[in-house]
Amino acid sequence: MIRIDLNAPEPIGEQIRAEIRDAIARGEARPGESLPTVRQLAADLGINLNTAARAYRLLESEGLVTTIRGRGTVVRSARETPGIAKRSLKDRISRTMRQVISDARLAGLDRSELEKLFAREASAIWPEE
Amino acid sequence: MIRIDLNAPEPIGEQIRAEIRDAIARGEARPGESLPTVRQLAADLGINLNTAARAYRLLESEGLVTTIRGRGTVVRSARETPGIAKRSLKDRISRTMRQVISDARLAGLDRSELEKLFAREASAIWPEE
DNA sequence: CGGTATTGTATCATTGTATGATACAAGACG
DNA sequence: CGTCTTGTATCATACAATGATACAATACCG
Repeated sequence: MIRIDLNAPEPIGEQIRAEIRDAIARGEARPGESLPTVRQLAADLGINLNTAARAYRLLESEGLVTTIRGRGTVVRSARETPGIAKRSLKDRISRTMRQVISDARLAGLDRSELEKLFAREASAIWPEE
Repeated sequence: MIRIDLNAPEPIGEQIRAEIRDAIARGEARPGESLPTVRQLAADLGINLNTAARAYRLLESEGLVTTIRGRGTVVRSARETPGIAKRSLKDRISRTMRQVISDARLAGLDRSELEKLFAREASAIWPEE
């Protein structure tokens, strides 16, 4: 379910966290569903079990999953996830969005190409609309 | 012209690179224009001159600026910048865009809010359209 | 219950990256 | 030339990410 790139500059722990966040946002990992055990995930990806465990702990600190020793890690329901300070988050998202757009422009994409790309990815997250 | 956050988790060298990339993409830093010297920039930001120099070297390796010892660092014209492998770049942009959108969804933004945000930032990059 | 397997956790060592301090080299300019 | 300005190279240090190993809590089955 999760794929990472051991050679990417981003730390693999962060990659795992981002992948699972994404899966939850898309509804691919639904509330109540169990994630792989830290050993299972580590074996799948060929990494150390601690790295998997740390990624799960990050997600737990975000309120996205619940971890209990002996049982495993489970996706929390959206209702349970506490509201986060929306203001600063929106700023952060704006900044990242601006960087992506700058990158795209410098890479030679034109505006309509990027708009298509955005629409495609947005529809994957909000399929109902 | 450039502002960074010394406490942010992103390395300050990367922040500088991203800020200047962004400024170039927006046309705020125009071809032929000189960037601050490494010592000037380092003093402005309160960092080591090597960190500024490394950021400039990254930008040079991307083809965005030209650096000559004794003269300084200058923004290259768009024509001069060599074409980069578009395929993998587009993939990378897609991935980042997907992550931003997932983040936004989890932060509680709805689709129309995000679309407005995207349109605003895109217009800052392509003001003519 | 009691034992064992399964699951996450804590601790320590190792490696790589980012940053900084300092000395050097190349071009500009009088 | 001399010297000032500019970027570069080298080395040291701090920190973050990853991994190896041992530990602790829970589940499960007899």
